[in-house]
Amino acid sequence: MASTRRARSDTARPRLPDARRRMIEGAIDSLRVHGASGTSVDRVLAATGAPRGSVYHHFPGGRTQLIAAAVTTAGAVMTELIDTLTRDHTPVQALDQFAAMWRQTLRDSDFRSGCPIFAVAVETNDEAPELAHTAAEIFARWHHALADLLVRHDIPGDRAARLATLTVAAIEGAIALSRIQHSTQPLDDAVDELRAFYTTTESR
Amino acid sequence: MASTRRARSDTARPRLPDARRRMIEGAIDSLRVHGASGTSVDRVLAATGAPRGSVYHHFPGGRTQLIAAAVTTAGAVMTELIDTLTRDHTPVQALDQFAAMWRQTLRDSDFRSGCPIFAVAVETNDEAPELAHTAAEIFARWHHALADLLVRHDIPGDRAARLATLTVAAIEGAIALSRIQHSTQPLDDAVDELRAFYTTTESR
DNA sequence: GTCTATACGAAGATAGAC
DNA sequence: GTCTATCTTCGTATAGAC
Repeated sequence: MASTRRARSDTARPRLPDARRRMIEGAIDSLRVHGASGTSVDRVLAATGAPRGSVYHHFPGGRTQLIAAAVTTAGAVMTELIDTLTRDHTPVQALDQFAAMWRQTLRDSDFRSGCPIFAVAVETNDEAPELAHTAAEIFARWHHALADLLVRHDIPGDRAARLATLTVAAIEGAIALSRIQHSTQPLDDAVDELRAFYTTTESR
Repeated sequence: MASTRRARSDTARPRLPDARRRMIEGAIDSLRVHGASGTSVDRVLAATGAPRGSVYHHFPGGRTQLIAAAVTTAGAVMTELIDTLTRDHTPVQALDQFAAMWRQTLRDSDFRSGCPIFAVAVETNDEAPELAHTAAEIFARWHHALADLLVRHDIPGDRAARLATLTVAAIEGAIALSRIQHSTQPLDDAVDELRAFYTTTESR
């Protein structure tokens, strides 16, 4: 497991700095499973097989910078997905597809993996306050995309904002509940109720 | 702040083993702020002023046992509160009072403290799987108390169960969002929407 | 049973060989 | 620019003095 055979092409691959990318991926995985405090560079190293010094070559800021890069990268991926879902679907469709993706992630990881962004949101990190800031921006972006979609489907702006907050909070919370129960039931139930909210179109 | 004056009575207080209690309190605080992985015995020691060896005297299982005790204790306190709220109030009243308590906790801690039980729910801990189990039981208890209350207020059983899940998930999620935003707004908004759900009595 | 000193290991970071 | 060896710090745990 330590030495992944490298299928090099005959044209002497330039050996892209995908080492950096792999370390970020490893860090994201670790964030999902073990949280921010639980993400050590040792763990990332063990998962990626990268040598010790590489971290500080690619991330002069060390562990903190690696985690920051992981959060930013994971956030960008997630944001793109959410932008796509909220652009091309109805609120209910977007909700269902997002939930389906999470069910998949939970099951594929045997309920070990959660949301890497949320992982930093539940820990106060005095040494790296910028992490919380980055996470906050990502959640704000999600919230905005969702609230926008709801408004486009005739839900009044103020209620759309609250409903978007409820949705993000509920999904993140339900993912955590699903993890400790080793079942997608909490996520399923939470989403079922949210769907009912969405279809109750009347504002109050 | 370090040395709390001890008002000893003239009869030479037996120096109750509240050292244990204080260490548990310190561990709970640390769980709230820094999460499970971020809770080291060093941190608890620094916060409580207790000497190093005391931990292993009161908790032979070391760090893991200390954290387990913290989760159990915090869970018992929370469970009692929730039992009280769900026994003597309507669903909306219980929701509002619970939210009010959390607003207080968030503000009092300058948005640093979250839920100590939830903190272990968002981290997969391979070394101490029993922690997740304990947390799961506590959440199950909360869920049950809330679902029960909803049923007593004429919400059909299956929907009550789903709504209870949504509520727990949303509140926990909203607490985390409030923390990184340094504002109770996410909690306020999520609870406002939940309240609307609660008052929409018609089942579907 | 309360506390200090310390052994042992894990983790973050750096120097420098290749 | 890739990797190894090593320094330092921090954290867990224990021994044993008081």
